[in-house]
Amino acid sequence: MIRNLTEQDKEHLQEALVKSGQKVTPQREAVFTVLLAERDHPTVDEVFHRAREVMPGLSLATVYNCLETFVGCGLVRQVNHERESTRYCPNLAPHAHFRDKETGQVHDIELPAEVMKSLRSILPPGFDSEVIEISFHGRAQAKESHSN
Amino acid sequence: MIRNLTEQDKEHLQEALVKSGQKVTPQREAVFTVLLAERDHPTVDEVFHRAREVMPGLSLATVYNCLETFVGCGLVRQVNHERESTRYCPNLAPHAHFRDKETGQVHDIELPAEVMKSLRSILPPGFDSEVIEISFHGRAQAKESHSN
DNA sequence: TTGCGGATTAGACTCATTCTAACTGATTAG
DNA sequence: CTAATCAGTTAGAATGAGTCTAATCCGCAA
Repeated sequence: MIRNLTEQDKEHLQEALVKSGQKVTPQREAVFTVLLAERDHPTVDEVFHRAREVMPGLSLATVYNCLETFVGCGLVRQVNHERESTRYCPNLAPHAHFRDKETGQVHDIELPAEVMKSLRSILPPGFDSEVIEISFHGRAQAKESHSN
Repeated sequence: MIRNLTEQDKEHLQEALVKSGQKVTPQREAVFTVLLAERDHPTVDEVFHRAREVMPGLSLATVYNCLETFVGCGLVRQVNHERESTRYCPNLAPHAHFRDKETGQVHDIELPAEVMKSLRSILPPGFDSEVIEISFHGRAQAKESHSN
């Protein structure tokens, strides 16, 4: 179920951590592995339980710490929807999120550069945005999860 | 500071409430008045304190109730940013939000129909969205609040 | 070996929000 | 009139995601 990190993923993790002056630890590897294994935008709690299967002693606080670290060094993105628990997403390409009203599932929606551009263009002069978050809320036809 | 509702606003409130089978109460009027008086996207707590100046016995629970009611009948919109307290906004026109990194202030950004359309068009078939939320995060040049 | 510093841990804590149960006050039914 | 009903309000308790704290662990350098 939770396969190990590929060499490539391992390097990716190591590079990002070291670049921001932090260490690769077994806990961080475990959490990162979980994130890549099932790209279903898990909550902290879900990550915690999945990672525990592989590393039983892991604490919740550490999962919070790891995820914060990953966000800090650009390895994953936070996804917030209304006031629900924060979810985490290892997809780094610019994309929007679609939240299914019925199932609560979150899907990534590709965001073409030209749409990004037109969005940026609606900002009045003087407004300088680094982050744009776009989220849709509605119904999605049954669609299998694309765990790539 | 907090002036009374205009006749027009009063009718607006009454119509929306009655249409969804609910009553106009002094508390609801007070909360609505506060929302219209200063359109700075206040948190529940801010609404609470402002409304207390006018109606000292008002309880926090009621403010939560009123705001929920207003959202339910389309009088106001919730604005969430990351996991911060929910803010409320009486601007009903479709618009995005810009959150100033430094001050925490939230500004409305007009959302042209054509941008809305291009956004809707990026949804793959099978995805049907009712709500689109767009929020920018960055720095804004000094700009006075437009309390209209 | 000792000391240092980052990482991890369990558990206490915070705080926005929700829930609960009692109360109020207007309206309706007898 | 009097009681029953019912939406709305209220204070305070409960919830739960997230944060903080203080102790410990562990790899590395002096």
